[in-house]
Amino acid sequence: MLDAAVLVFSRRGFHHANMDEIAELSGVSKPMVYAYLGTKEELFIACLRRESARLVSGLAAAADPTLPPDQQLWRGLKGFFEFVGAHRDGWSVLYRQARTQQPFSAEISRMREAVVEVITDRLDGALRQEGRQVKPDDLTAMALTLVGASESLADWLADHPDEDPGRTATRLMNAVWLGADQLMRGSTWRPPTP
Amino acid sequence: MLDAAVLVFSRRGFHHANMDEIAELSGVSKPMVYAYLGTKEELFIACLRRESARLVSGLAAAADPTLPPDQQLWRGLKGFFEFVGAHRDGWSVLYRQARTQQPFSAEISRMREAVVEVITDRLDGALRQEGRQVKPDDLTAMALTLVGASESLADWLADHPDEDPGRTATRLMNAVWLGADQLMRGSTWRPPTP
DNA sequence: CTGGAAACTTACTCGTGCGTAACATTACGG
DNA sequence: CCGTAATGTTACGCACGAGTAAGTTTCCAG
Repeated sequence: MLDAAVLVFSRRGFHHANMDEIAELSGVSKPMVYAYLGTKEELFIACLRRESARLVSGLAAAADPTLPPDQQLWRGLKGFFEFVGAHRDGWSVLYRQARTQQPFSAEISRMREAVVEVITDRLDGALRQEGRQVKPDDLTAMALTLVGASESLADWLADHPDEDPGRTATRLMNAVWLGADQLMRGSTWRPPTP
Repeated sequence: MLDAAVLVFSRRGFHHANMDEIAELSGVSKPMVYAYLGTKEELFIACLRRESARLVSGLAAAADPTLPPDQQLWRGLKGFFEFVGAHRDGWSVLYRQARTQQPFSAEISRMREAVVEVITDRLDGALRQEGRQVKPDDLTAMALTLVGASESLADWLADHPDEDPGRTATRLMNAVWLGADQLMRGSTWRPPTP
């Protein structure tokens, strides 16, 4: 039933989705949807929570803070893109819809900020270990760069069923780890062969 | 009048914006808005076109293809963030709203794709000059990384009035040009002193 | 069988807001 | 002055879709 909702929301968007369609696709009638999941907003929030829980748990499992920085980054990216690849509809609902729509932006912002904060912390830790210290805003900007780039490639991945999530992760890893300068000189980052 | 529309759309979002409010803010009555700009959708498209024209012209002026790659990138980013800083409302309308909403996503996608294509071409050119050739998908991924990161930082910039656009551009330049590896080792990219 | 509770559906109400028809006001040429 | 055209405004029609009241079927206890 939530699956039906996610599907419809991702296809139509929150506003253009109507409850009748969700009900029909779930194979029940509208008042049942209201009985079980409540109003349209509550239903959407329910979808949101489920998808974001899936994503966050996937990420948490992937990036072990005891690993070296590049490994953390690699695993985090891989976990993320694998999630998106496996839940394309969920990704759509989570981001494309929710980030803009007024009643939910707060919810989604919180989640995004949590991710940014985790990345910021890891960056900070890695840099301290190198004996360096960076201003908070610089750290935030780096984390936002990473998150934004990931979202952008995630959208692309969601629209290209043939693209392999691991490959997408490698592409991004190349870009953010090595940087354009290194890339132009022919350097390449390769995933570890496990 | 378009200004009023952009303001309302950016504040409320397309769906929550109602024509009465736009009319009131423009200082005319609703039928006048219809007479001059047509339906709500047409009005939104009009806003979209104007904002995107501003942005694209700003970008085109900034990144001269005869410059060396890092200079192109630097100027492009600087131009972009200066645009966002100067037209926060416009940025909101252009991206936060339009990218998701069904009837406009096509329009905005086209524009975004145009930007991605320009970047792809420049990258390709720069790489060829180094005697290297890269698969189209890799080029696209690099361009998408850059665009996604820019959008992410643009959102941040739009929400932080104190942040200087040039500074934001420098932050991103550091991240994408040098890469995390170099950054962790203490390298820094600095803007040219004109 | 039958009473009635649980599970579900049909068919409605009602608010909202886009778009417009009908009415008012100003400008101006004769 | 007065007709009439340009430029507005007020007040409404109407569709759409969220949420619900009233009716219907299913299921089981006695």
